Amino acid sequence: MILNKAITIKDVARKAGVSVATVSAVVNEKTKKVSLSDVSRQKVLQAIKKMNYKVNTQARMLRTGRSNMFGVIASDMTQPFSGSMIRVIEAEANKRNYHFLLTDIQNNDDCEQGYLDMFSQKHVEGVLFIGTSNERDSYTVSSFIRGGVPVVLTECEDHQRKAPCVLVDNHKGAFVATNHLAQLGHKMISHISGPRGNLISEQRCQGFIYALSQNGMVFTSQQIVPGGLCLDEGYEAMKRMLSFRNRPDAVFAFNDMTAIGAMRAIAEAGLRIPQDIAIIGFDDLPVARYKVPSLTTVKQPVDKMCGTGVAMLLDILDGKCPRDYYNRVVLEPELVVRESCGGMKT
Amino acid sequence: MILNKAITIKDVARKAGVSVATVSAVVNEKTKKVSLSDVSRQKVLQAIKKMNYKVNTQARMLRTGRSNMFGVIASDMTQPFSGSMIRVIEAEANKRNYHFLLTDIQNNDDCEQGYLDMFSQKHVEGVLFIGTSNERDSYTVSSFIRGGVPVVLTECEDHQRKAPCVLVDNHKGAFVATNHLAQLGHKMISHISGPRGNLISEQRCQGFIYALSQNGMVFTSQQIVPGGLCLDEGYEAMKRMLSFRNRPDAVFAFNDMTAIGAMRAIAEAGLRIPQDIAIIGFDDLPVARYKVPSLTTVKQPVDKMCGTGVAMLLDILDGKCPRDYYNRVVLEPELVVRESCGGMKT
DNA sequence: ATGAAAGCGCTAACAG
DNA sequence: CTGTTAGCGCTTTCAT
Repeated sequence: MILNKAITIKDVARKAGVSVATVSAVVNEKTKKVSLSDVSRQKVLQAIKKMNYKVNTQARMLRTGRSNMFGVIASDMTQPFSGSMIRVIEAEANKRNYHFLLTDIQNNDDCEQGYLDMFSQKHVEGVLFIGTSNERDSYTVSSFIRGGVPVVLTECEDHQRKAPCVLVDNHKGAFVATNHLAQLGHKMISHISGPRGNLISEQRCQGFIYALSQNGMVFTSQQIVPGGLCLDEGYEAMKRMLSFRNRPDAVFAFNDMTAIGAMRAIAEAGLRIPQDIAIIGFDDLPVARYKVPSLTTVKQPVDKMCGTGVAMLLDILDGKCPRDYYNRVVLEPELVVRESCGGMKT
Repeated sequence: MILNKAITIKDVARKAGVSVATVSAVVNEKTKKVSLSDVSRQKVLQAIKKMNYKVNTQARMLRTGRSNMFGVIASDMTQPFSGSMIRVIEAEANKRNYHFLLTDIQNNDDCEQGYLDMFSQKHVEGVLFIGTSNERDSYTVSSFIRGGVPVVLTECEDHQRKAPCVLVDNHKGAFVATNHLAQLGHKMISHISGPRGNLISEQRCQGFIYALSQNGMVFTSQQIVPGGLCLDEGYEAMKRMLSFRNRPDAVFAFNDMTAIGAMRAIAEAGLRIPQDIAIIGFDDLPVARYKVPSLTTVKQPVDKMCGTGVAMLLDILDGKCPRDYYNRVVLEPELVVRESCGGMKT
């Protein structure tokens, strides 16, 4: 579709009786330091309003070599948090006059570097990763860094620890969750872990094991059953766990989704929550509050996390940080106690 | 951040020993009808590969006046479906060599036409709306249409019925849900509606009322309680409903989220699902299957809906349809029977 | 079949 | 403080 011929800077200049340079100066007054008379400014501003002039961003980009766009690579847009993260990203981007191109890794599974190409067509100046923590993602991160494209990771980090990132203290979150279970008097605490090879999952596993030891409990490898991110993975993991000789009396699930899946498996086995098995999640999804029983969980400050991430990236793009800026921002998790762990065990 | 100086068409031309026009011709061979010799083609292709040349999209846009971008205006990115819809949109866009700019209406609440401006800076060629069905949204839709910007709506439609749209048969979906409840023998069926002024909600209300009448049941206005989209709205609506003299023995909720909120309220009232109250949702979110009891619901073919919507928009942009193309695609809903409505009432 | 050249709308020297 | 002008990289006539 061919776009309507639009008003250009020339039209405005003619109407205002000044040169295009002056119009440009007025338009970019906020960003650049320019000196211009009140008279010119008013004339131009008026003409702009009257003609409803909008700067042609493409032309500007071409001229300046800047796109004011960044890329967002999401690990999985179907994850419950992805939407809210995108919303926060947009809000921050708007504030700082950036746009962004969004891509879901799952959409580019086959073509190893589909988005890499797409992004590198001088489209984007930097890339924000969200929730990408497996090895392949880290490889992608490295490619961008090698290519001189600034990246920032949120809700994840790269295996090489080269990229600036902002994430919750997963070790501590897992510790707090597990410790809560232990303090309640549970004796056989198990963990449904996240995806294999996922750094976040590893951190939570460590926190889990550490909490066990701090409470004087022994740890056997059977206490961690590989789960994943989704409902069905939690469900399956829990079924497996229930088939073990020593079934747990408390479970720390990688996230709320796996927890909810696990709750279904527990119910299907005719067991009660929390009387027979206590369960705790991670994330504090909205639905956690409304489950029956409501789900005790560890809250992630998602909005803050994402907001900080974008801000970091845009600071780099705006030259407020060196291009090889490295920073690791760790946010505090928060235990949200509800019904699924019950009260003190007697 | 200033981007690295990239390889231009000139560099390629020099290396290949041809003119820039020839390079351009080779690059655009698929899209345009051109005649060029095998020799030139090979020389150019080789040079491109060797130098890893990528066309500068900004320059192309400036020259052609086309951006190959469309805008996506989402009613609420935190809604559970939004993420999967975005994924589908991206997949379709990739296929057809388009990019998109995403914006959440909630992020632009204050500035009536923030995104309108943003999109109109020759950035986007058309706009896809998702899930926007209140009056204000319709007003926005109209502005775009008036401005000559093609729009397509998915999972919604505009009050003026001017914009092409693709949505599920909401009347039928509501009918099927309510009818299911009636056939099961429930006598006092109520409905938790969607947001006030939302067209989709109105359609479902109509379907609900129609099903009542088809089953020979009288309808009193108290049987519809205003709800909304979210968990808490379903929860509150259900609490209100339970306070009525005649509490329902079955509830059709606007969507799965309100249904889940309602389920919580029912449980808190000490009532059992489905023995005391049956409940049915709409959407078939993943979590519906894993609720205890699992939630009977009406499934929307979200992926198909969204895919069709994007395809329609891009067809218009690609000139395969007239610019004032109008079409209303209605998709079939599907009843998914689970536990929350129980069996035949005796 | 290929090349020369104009120009899309804008910004940034530079001159005045 | 303001205007003139040279391109940014590309596509597209128009010649050849």
